Amino acid sequence: MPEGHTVHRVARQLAQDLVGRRLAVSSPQGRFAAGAARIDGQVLVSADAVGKHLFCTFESGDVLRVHLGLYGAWDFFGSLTPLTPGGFAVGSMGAPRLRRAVRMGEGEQERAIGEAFPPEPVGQVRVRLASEDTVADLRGPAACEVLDPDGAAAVIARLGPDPASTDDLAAAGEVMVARLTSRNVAVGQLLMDQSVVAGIGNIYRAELLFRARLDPHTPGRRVPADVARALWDDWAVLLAEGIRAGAIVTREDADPDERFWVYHRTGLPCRVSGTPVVVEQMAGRALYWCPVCQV
DNA sequence: TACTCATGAGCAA
DNA sequence: TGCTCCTGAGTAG
Repeated sequence: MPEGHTVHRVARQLAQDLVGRRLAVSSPQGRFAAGAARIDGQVLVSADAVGKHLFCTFESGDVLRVHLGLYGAWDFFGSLTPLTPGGFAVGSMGAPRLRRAVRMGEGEQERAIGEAFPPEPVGQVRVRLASEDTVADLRGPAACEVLDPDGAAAVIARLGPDPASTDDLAAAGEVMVARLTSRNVAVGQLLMDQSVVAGIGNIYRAELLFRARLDPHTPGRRVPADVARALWDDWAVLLAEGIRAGAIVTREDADPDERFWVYHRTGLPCRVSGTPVVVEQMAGRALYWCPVCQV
């Protein structure tokens, strides 16, 4: 996915360009027609991310919850405010294969795709959020539903802490430390468990474990508390940087082609030890790690 | 045209 | 643990 940083980017883009507006909500694909009708014509009050979940709250109290899953992506059209001042706005956020190569150059505040606005939906658009001058199209989500406030709160209650959606970073970190160090499950699995810590996906998992030089198979219970705390601190740093940059960055100043320590580097020499990076299946997902550095 | 793959996660067995 | 769902791009044939 669309790991946590992507969802926070989406929330910020929506907050800047659609919150406070009365929106036309539709489902061009048709699969979300009933849900769209429920919130159509309402003012969007807020857009927030918790872990990999996006919550859009409307004036009635109804909450649109979106989870991108593996394939989901948002496309933005129209009047967009660049998320990074002086930078550029990315018109598309989410799964790489669904991401449309639409970028807005510096200083360009207006952009329409093609001649007409609003643009014709492209592909399977589950939901379209539209103001008079901005359109957000959602394609391929794993989840897209309207909840009442209690329903939204219940989803959030099941999630572990997210460093980008907490007021008390230290206290939230202690929650993660307690959950991670109390279980016998491999730390490589625990980092992907959204009830332990929210927002980490397969790339951040591999990179965090390498940066900590930690063997992914170490049971949570055998991870010292200070090591678990360091994982949390590093996650907070990487997530903030990911949100800022709009991409997963775990090696500062590295070439885009060389931006990861171990992710997707099977058989290539570890950047530190030179040992071939290995891949294995852990709980159904590909886990990349260096058997020499991570002990 | 068919098959494979991907930054995810819920569910049954 | 394995199956299923979400979508579309890349590749093999």
